[in-house]
Amino acid sequence: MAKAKADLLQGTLDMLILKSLSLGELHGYGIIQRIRQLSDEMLNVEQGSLYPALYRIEQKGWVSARWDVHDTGREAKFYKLTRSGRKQLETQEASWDRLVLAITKVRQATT
Amino acid sequence: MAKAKADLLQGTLDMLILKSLSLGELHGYGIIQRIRQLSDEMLNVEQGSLYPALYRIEQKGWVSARWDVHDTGREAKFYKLTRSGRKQLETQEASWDRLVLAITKVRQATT
DNA sequence: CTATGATGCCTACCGTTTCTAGGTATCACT
DNA sequence: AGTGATACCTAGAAACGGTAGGCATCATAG
Repeated sequence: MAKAKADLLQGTLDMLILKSLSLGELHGYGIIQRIRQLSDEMLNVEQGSLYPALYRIEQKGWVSARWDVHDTGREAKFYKLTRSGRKQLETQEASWDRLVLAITKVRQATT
Repeated sequence: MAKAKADLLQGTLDMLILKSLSLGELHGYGIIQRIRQLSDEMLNVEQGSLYPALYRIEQKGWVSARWDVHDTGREAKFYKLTRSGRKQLETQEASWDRLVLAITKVRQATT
């Protein structure tokens, strides 16, 4: 039993990644940890989901990447939100809110 | 411009269909209308999404189907929630709530 | 009376996304 | 020396929703 980690719904990962990066530059592995941490262990992003997503997001110009060495002396690829990415985050958050609202309405329906 | 109809997130359609049917038996076309109506026109389910979804859902035993004639004299295929479908609806609603909560937590994070 | 739009069903195919499962390398600790 | 965490990546599968088509009936507008 245990393990209540839910799968993501398709379309939510980008928003989560962008949100993570809005708190400051971060490398891939760190994004996974940050999302897990911020969600109180409820969300667990798989590496196989993250890295392709980061690639897509970078292609779209929402983040920029840069190799660097961090405190621990290890190399990692740091991602940073671009201006366009910040806008995209807002857009995606607005869509999310809309969807949650719409679904809430449907669910509130009674006979 | 106009058209603020949002695309669904993958994984939400089943819940919406099951919820619609929890309000009473209904045929496919009617499900689309009910969802649109309940959501204040925010959600628009395409026929090409609905019918395959209904088929899947029926295969899983969550709904049962029956051809019938309704008031207007037209034939239509009426779907009805099964006991298993009602349980599934609860499960999916719980997952949805969990996900919304988790994402809310992530979004509340501040620097 | 004919054309159009709404109602009602269906299928084939496409694109996107996430996951599983694998691979590589470094580092700390046992 | 081995294990687990950190850190990156890819290939392939599976699932799902949308687009775009097709078909038939009915009411209504022109």
